[in-house]
Amino acid sequence: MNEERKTESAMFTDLEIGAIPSVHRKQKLRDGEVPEPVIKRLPRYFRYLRELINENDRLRISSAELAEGLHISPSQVRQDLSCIGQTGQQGYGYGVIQLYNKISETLGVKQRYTAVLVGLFGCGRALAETTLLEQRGVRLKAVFDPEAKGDRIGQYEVLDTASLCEYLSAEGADIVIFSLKEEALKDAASDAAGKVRGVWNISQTELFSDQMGCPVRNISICDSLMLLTQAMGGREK
Amino acid sequence: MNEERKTESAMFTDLEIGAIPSVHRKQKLRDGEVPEPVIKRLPRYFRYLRELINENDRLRISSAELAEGLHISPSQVRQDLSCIGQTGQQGYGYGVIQLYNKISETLGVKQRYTAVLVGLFGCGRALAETTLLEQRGVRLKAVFDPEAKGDRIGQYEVLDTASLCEYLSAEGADIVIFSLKEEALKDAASDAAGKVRGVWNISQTELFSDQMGCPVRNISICDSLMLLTQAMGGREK
DNA sequence: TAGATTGTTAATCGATTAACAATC
DNA sequence: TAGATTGTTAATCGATTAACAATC
Repeated sequence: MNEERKTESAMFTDLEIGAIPSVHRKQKLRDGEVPEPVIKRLPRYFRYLRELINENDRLRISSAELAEGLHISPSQVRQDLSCIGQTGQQGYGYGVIQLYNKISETLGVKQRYTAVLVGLFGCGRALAETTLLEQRGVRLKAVFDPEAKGDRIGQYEVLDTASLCEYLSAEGADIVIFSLKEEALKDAASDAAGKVRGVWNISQTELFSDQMGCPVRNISICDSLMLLTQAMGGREK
Repeated sequence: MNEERKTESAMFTDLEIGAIPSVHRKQKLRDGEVPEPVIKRLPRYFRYLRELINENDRLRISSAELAEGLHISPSQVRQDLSCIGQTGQQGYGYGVIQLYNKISETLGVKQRYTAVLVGLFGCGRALAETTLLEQRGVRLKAVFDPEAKGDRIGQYEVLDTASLCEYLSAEGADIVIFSLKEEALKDAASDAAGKVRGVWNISQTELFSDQMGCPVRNISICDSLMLLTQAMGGREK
């Protein structure tokens, strides 16, 4: 147990002598990188603060209060915020607006992106019919679906998925959003690979960034439902 | 602010000599309990195996192969499966069907539940219009919305959210699903508290089980989109 | 049998918490 | 000033990985 865990600043000249021991060992965090568990909590902070701003006009908030709202510990709040470079003020807390801005910026919410939606399956249609995407800075340019070709959804005429590849080459988009059935996903994914900067996949089959050549996030909302029924745990009542 | 927030079960056996050092320290796992990180991976195994079954008629699968499909390590696969009590066979692997069944059972997917949907906001409407819920064993009994009262959605006539409390008292349901705007959520949540066995909340504001008196799972699909834009990280292109 | 692959223990790593000095 | 609350270090805890004996 000879603890060699260098602190960030310890030396970022570290020439990484003793090679990577295994493919499965997670890459050590580079300097300034924020650990995944922290990142994953940021949207919760974001939503909590946004509400706070909408409802009150609170100027400041303490780690204890944030912690209570998010059901995590005050220590964790302070660690998280210090990770993303936010500083509070002793004896005072954090400035609400300032914190909200910092988190928004870290999440890339302040920027604007263009996207195409591929597939109306499950929650896909909701993305074309509501303003959910707009609210997050994402502007939908086109909608594709293998079965609804030619239909009209809101302001969009649904295009044939077969033309996705050509469309992306010609028009481009920052993000491709997939909401397809399993059978259709694989082909569409390879059509989009290398042509976008990010993939958001709300289909039930996962994609990976090695396959797409860019960051990928999968979300399957039914997973959450299964976790609920798991927690409800069979018997009782 | 003297933090007295005892966890629900905080003492029903508290023989545990050296008492709980802090409210924030996680409860030690009881025997046979499956750690949260393992549980959270189960839906991914579930979906992967389901596909495997639909596409091929593979009889067996090794931890190495599962690991490759899920982008995790073979060790982790073996640990996970051993956690939920699944056993493979040395030199052979795991029986695909048997494993699928075990995971389905652990997740409570084999059981049937009744539910009411409260709110058509965001993806809520999709839950009433598609078979997503049916596919997970959840039968929708009624739909409520504060704004669409009286409308017809699929087979449902939309009821007034104001009648939710009464409905649940009279008719009951295993699960309440919330997809409401922030302003409407708090009231509806307190109307449902104590009247259901589980809460699935796809609204953007979180609920907690101490508040609802039963297991709660929150999911906000836009969180996933924010994690994508975070990973896309600003510049480039 | 020989080869494959699990199950499980121990080692490692990383995340969370506690604690307290710093300081607003 | 006195009180509040952060920032940060060290301790603790838990999750992941490596490794290998067991065994099909």
